[in-house]
Amino acid sequence: MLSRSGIYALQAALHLAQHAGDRPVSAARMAEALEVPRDYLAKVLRRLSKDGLLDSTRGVRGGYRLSASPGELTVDRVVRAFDDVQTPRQCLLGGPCHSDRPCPAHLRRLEWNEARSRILAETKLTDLLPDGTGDRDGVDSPIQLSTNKRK
Amino acid sequence: MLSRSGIYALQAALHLAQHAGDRPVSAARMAEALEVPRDYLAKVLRRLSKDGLLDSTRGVRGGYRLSASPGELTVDRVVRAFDDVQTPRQCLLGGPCHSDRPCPAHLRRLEWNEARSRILAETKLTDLLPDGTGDRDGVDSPIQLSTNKRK
DNA sequence: GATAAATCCGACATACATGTCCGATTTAGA
DNA sequence: TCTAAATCGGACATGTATGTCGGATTTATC
Repeated sequence: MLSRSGIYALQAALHLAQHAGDRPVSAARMAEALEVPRDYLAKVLRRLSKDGLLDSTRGVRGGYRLSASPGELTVDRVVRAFDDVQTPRQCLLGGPCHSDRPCPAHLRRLEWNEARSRILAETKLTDLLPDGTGDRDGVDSPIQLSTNKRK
Repeated sequence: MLSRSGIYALQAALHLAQHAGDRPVSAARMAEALEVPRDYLAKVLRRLSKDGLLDSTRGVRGGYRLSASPGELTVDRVVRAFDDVQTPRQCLLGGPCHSDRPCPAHLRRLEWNEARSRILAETKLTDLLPDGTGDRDGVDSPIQLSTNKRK
């Protein structure tokens, strides 16, 4: 599962992907569009910026941009600052099984963990954009994503 | 992922499976064997008991027993009091997608969620027991599971 | 009947994720 | 040069999972 921060990060990244050509998008505008808590999103964006996923511009008309094109960015890359994406070397039982002699729980856990890791690593942002909103300008049809209530 | 409580529940259930014929096992003994926090494990066991997974006996020589045979119990059944096992109708983005017109994120999320649900639902306790410790008496070789440090 | 072993129950403590707030700094534009 | 829009950073509040503690109750055994 993704943490809430991870989901915000992904939503923000997708939003920015849809405004790739435009001027930077501010945290306030993005929070408005995504209907998520403004100050918390701002914090998430700062972290994504530090992590190198976003480029930030300060001052008037500032905001955030993706540091790479949506086609180059995977979900895993977007959420990694918040959600550990590495396949943990743990079995269902919580202990670190030795991979040389894995217990049955270990194998089963891996099976589902692989599925998760693979999906996060292989899915690109462009795969999650509706229609052809990938890179064009002026496209302003935000995806209907979340149900977080407005405060 | 399983919560810590879910992992404790699973470890406890497996421990009880290995002592199915014996007299009930107390929370204190189990915590000792599993090397997990005693009072917290006690809380988990009470909840499992209320949930119907365990039968409890109060008083001297009391403790807990599995309410069914290990072969009849699935991981999903064991942890369901703590970890929601139902496939959430949510996509990667956090919102409840309508299943009649799922977004791409929805489909990918389901893919990995299915893997998780299927494994939890299909894996029986007996599948996780080492060797033939399933139901026999006097077998006292607890599996080496966890790394929680002793307090 | 007294004692000790055990479940039961709730109150409290701690850790971490989430969310809010405010002040400092940067910067475009009037 | 002033103002407003914006990032930045830290302090604080809240909620939930985890962990700890103390007492009440049940019950086998002496």
